[in-house]
Amino acid sequence: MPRNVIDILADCALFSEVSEAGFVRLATMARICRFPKSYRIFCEGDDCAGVYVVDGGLVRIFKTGSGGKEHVLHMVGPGGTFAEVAAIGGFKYPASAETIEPTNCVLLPLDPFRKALEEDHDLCLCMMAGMSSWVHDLVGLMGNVVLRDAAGRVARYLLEMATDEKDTIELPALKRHIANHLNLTSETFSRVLRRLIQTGLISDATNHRFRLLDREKLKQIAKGNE
Amino acid sequence: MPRNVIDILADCALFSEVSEAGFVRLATMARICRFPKSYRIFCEGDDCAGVYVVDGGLVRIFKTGSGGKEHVLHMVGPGGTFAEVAAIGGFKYPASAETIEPTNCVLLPLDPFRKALEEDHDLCLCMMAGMSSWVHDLVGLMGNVVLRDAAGRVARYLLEMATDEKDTIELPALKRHIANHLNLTSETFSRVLRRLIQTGLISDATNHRFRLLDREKLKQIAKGNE
DNA sequence: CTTTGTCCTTGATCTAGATCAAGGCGGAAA
DNA sequence: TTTCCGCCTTGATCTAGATCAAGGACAAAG
Repeated sequence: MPRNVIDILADCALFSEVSEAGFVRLATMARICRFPKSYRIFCEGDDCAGVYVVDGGLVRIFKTGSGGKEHVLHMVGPGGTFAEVAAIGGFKYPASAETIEPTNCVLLPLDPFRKALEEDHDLCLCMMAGMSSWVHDLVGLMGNVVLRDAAGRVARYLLEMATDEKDTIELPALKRHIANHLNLTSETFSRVLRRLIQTGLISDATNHRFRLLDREKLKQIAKGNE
Repeated sequence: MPRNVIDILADCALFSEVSEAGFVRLATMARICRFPKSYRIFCEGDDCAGVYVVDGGLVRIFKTGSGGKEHVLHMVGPGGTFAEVAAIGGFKYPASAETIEPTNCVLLPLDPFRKALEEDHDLCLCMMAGMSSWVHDLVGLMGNVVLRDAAGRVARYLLEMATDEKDTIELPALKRHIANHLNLTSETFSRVLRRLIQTGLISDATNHRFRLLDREKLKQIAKGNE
C-alpha cells in the first residue's frame, strides 16, 4: 500500500525539526519511486539525482573495488535517508546503492532541494545535524574495522543493535551483508557467532534473532580482551 | 611569529565563502592557542571545546583502540580545521587530536560558534560543504582500507598526493604515521615503497620526497592489478 | 511428495601482512 | 670528532582471517 508523500516525510527523523513552510516545500518537490528487490538505484560515480527518503524496504550503500569486491557502508531502512551528502556537497556519488528488499522511496530532486537549502535556514540546520551523525557513524565504523579483531567487531555490532531493554535483537539483513559491513566474510561471522553461543554470551533464537545473555562480557570482547 | 587571527581565518578554505559580517563575528570570538610538539589537544570522549583552525604546524586526528593501537583518520595542516563535526553535531569528540609538530591554532569556542551557526545562514552553508567533504574523504578512506591490498593503498595515496603537474610529492609526516593512516605497519609500508622503486614506478629523492615515474602503472596497482 | 535455489554452517588449507628481531642511517648534542 | 637517539629498512617467522570445498536447513515451486 503506497503511502502519502507527506506521511513518509513526516516519519523521517532528519526532517522532524523543519519548519512548517519548509516541510510543505519538501513535500511539493517530492516524487515517489518504487524499486524491486536487488535493484541498483545508482552507481558510484553517477551524477547525484537528489536525496532519497526510505519508506518501506531496505537499501544497502556500498563501495565497489576491483575483482567485484564490495563493502557495505550503511544499510538504510524506513525513515532513513541516503545520498544527502552528495546532494549537499555537489559531487558525484561516492558509493553505490542497491535495494535488498523491494523498496519504496521518496526522491527530493537535486535542484529544488539545493535551492531550498540555500533559502531555508532550518532545513540547513537539520541537514547539518544529519551529516554530522553520518560522520560520527563512519568514524565509528572505521575504528571498528581497523582497531578490533573479528570477535570485537561482532560484539560491538551486537551491543549497538540492542538499544532497548529487551536484550533481544533482530539482524536487519542477511548475515552475509552484515558480515561484509564489518569487513568479515560470512564464514568468519558464522564462526564468531557460534563461539559466542557456545561460551554462553548470546543465545540463538529463530529467524535471525538473538538474545544477549552477558552484556558485560560482550563489552569486554568489544574493547579487546587482550 | 604569531599571526593575526584575521589572517589565519582568511587563509582557511572552509570560511572563504562566509559573508563579511559573519567573518568579523568569527574573528571576534576566536582565541589563539599554541601547542608544543606531541601535545594532546583533546581525547576521544571529551566534551567539545569548539572548532580549531590550524595556522602553522600539523595535527593528527586518530582513534585509539585497546592495547594502545591507534588509527590516524586525518592529518590537518595549515588552513585546515578539525573538531567541526563534534561542534556541529553537539556530541563528544569521536576521536583524539595530537600535534605532530609545534602547532598554532585558532579556537572558535563552542557556544558562540553554535550561536553563530544558528543565526548565520552563509556560515551554515560553508560548514555543510566542509562536512560533506569530510564524509567524502572518510568514505574514500574506508574504501581504500577495506577494498585494496597494501600496494593498492600506497599507490592510491601517492597518486592522491601528487596534485600538481610536477609529479614530485613530499610526504607530509613521518612514514610511520602515513603507514598507520593506510592501516599498514611501517615495515609493510617500507617494503611496498621499495618494491615500487625497484620496479621503476617511483624514484626516491632525499628527505621524504618521491617522484612518480609511471602514473599509469600506479593507477593500475591502485585499481587492483589482477 | 520431490526438486530447486538461496542462505548458512563447518572443516581444511592458504596467505597477506603483522610481529619479532637486528642493524643502518643521519642529525643533534657534547 | 664521537655518542646518542629517533626513524627507517630488512629479514625471518607467525597468525588471523580469507579462501576453497562440502554439505545442511529451509522455503518456494512444481
